[in-house]
Amino acid sequence: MRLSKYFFKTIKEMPSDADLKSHKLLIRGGYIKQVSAGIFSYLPLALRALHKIERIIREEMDKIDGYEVNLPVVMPASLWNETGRYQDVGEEMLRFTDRTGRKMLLGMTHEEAVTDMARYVINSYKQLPVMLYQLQTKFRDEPRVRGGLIRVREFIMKDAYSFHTDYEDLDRYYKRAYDAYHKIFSRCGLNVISVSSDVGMMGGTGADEFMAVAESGEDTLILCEKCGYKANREVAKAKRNYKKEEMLKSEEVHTPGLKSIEEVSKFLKISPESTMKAVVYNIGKEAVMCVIRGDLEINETKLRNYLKIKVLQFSEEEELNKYGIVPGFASPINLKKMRLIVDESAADSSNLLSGANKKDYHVKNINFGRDFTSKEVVDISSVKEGEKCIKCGEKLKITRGIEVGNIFKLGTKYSSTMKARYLDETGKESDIIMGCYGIGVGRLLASILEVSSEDNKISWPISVAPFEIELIALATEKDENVKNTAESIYEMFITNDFSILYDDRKASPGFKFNDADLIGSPLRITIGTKSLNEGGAEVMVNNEKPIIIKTSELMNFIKQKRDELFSQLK
RNA sequence: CGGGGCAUAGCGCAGUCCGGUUUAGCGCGUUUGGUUCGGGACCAAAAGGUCGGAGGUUCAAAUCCUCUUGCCCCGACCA
Repeated sequence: MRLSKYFFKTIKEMPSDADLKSHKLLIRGGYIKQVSAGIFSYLPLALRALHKIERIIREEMDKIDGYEVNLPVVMPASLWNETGRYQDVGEEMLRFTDRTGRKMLLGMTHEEAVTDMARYVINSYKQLPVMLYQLQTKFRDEPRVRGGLIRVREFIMKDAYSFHTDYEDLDRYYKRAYDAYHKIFSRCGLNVISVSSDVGMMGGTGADEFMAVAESGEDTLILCEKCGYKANREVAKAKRNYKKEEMLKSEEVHTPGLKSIEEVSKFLKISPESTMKAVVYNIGKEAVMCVIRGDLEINETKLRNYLKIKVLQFSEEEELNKYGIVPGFASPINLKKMRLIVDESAADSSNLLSGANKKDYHVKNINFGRDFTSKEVVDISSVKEGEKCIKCGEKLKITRGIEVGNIFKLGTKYSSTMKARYLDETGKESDIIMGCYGIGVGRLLASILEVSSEDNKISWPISVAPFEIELIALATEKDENVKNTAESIYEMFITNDFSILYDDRKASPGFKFNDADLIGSPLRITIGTKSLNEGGAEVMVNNEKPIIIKTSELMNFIKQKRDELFSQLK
């Protein structure tokens, strides 16, 4: 491709509404154009990179016996009513009516559609297991888009769904998919770590997320460097030693105006670990009190999952009054008529300081079982930096990550409601067991930049680069020899099936180099009077120090370098 | 949905508080001609705006008032 004819545009200035590195680079390099909040057009440069990623994904999906299909973007509400999700999913699903008044929706995920396809085809155990996948646009009316391609409303996703006769088979296949995922990301030049995750609204029995480690990530990851324990903060656990001692007599203390754990523990000269706090949430019709050791935070994802609800809000003062709770001094002691959930940390520690449920008073030496009790003792705490690994006791590290893929064991959530069944050897009918596997393609593209590019320079992995080679000819107007050499090199690589971009524009060297930095090809060949005088073409591989290669040896050299670059991505 | 910010030429911005010397300006980019040519070159000329939209106040509005739309950031939320 000749750059003089190519459809693209680079921008020198920083785009004002881009914050993340990947967003700035994608705009400045002329990869994407925003059309609306979270909705982008892709220019040729971006589309080439996306196609390369998609190709890698297809190859790996095919290797684990997947069949590519295409499921509709627009679906009737009736299909989603079969699983109840037309009701269950909130406003992130865009709904509308067609001309006949029929309720329709834009697909945000495709369990219903694929299950509908599966039940149409599958009758027998002989047809199982099978996996179907697609690469397709999804729309989610995200309440908050951010970061360019990192969190958008319209996006390309690879989603795959597997179908099995039993859970053992699902587990086996899940492992294959897991390995395939790691393969895909490493072929794309992106280091990911997989972490156990929350199953969320998908339901099911297990889930892993694939995370690109980056400061700009939206998820918090808990890692143990010693034993390899990895989990999303949403599900992570820590090993804790709880204060166990003989129960002491409880006793009220005057704590005027001291509401926070910090203030109270400072005032009474005790550690926050010796206190507990009570938080009241409104969960729709009722309110629940949650009690946790004072130094810990309630993990709202864990709590929501335990309660099997989606929306969790702090109770308003008015509601607290209704239950006789004094804000700032809330306590589970003498709690009436309110559901009480106790975190393990509060249940297993002795002699904690609690609010007295009385203005300006706390109570010392409160003990679970004696002073308050509940049948609901569960883990609803978040892991803090520096806590110990649940498996090996080593100090845990906290880092941020961008979720680029996830895999779920779905079970029969969709097959049972949609009657997707098969007959086994004995003629017995059973629900098909399902798994599902997603990758956000655009987010993957952006994550690669987020992790490995510099502020003014993109360095694509060769597997993803829009063009493997960029050829730059300098000052061609002045030096015929440069022009002729560059032209013949260009032809040579074209005939050898390289993807090469040739900067044949009439522009100054700096201008061309800076554009090349945004186009980000891993192999850069520069031809100029200077390079010719030194014996040939200047070659730069992955921003390393440039070297001069004789024109006659250029093809072999580049071939070898290309192979090396690819082999690094295995 | 809560909090904060922004909207003026293709892009980045100044001007807005305090209405009138502004015929709405600057930088980048674009077009034409010339000179340059190894890290965003230089000179000259030119094109490009109903100041996000609607209504109002006023002799006079980019500037003041009301409403409205879009976008960004933080939080809530997120298969």
